[in-house]
Amino acid sequence: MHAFDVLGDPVRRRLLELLNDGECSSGELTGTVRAEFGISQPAVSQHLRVLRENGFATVRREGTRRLYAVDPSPMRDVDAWLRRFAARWEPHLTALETELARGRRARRQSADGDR
Amino acid sequence: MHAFDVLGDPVRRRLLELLNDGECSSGELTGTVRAEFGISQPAVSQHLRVLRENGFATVRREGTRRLYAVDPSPMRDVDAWLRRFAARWEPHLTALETELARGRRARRQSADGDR
DNA sequence: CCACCATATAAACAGGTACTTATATAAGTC
DNA sequence: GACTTATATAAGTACCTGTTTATATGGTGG
Repeated sequence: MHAFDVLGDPVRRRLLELLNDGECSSGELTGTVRAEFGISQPAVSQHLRVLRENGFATVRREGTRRLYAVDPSPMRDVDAWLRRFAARWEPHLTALETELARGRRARRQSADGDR
Repeated sequence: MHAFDVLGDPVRRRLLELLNDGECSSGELTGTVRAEFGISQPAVSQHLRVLRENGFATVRREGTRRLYAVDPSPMRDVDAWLRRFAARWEPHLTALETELARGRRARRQSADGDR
């Protein structure tokens, strides 16, 4: 399943929004989403599975609860694809900003090299 | 149909990529995509319809051809949603860059006011 | 006007996906 | 260990979406 398909579902988008506020248990997520969309617990659980299996969320057990958290990697990929088009709606960077971005990139690279 | 659903289809993503290089006729798009995905002309035409009807593409007639172009508005919306999560994968802006962005925003606003 | 190109629409069908209800797993409590 | 709570999985079903073939539209040139 492609990242865009994962994001195509409104329930999954909502789950990600909720998780964006911080780690959350399956039960809390289910409660909120059930109220908003009127779907069953298994339905929510299956959406959580989709998020897990496609790398959008990680899960850890804490007692009997399962705590979900956002994993941003697939969204970064989606963002990367979108950026090909970004010039069409964003004003161009000024020369100074471009230079600052270049410098930051360079610093990041040398930090990587130090590892 | 939600913008993310529109972007969920690989043929439509490819069409947008092609259109991102500039205005293009239905026939040219169909030729390329047919070769890459092995689908029929009507299939491509229906994808173009989806792009049209959801505001991702505009079309104008030129003789017997129809020339398509990207309309970035829905992708801007998608980008806006994604940005809620961007802090998770992007390094923070430096203070100077933040200030530059603020200033640019302010200039844009006053330019809007001048219209 | 007719034939021809480029493109769009119609109708039918196949597969996938998102539900439902029912049930399983697994951790805490008595 | 039995009972409860939290969560996941299974099986079945309905709908939606993307395809195909066939056909319509509409502009161009003889």
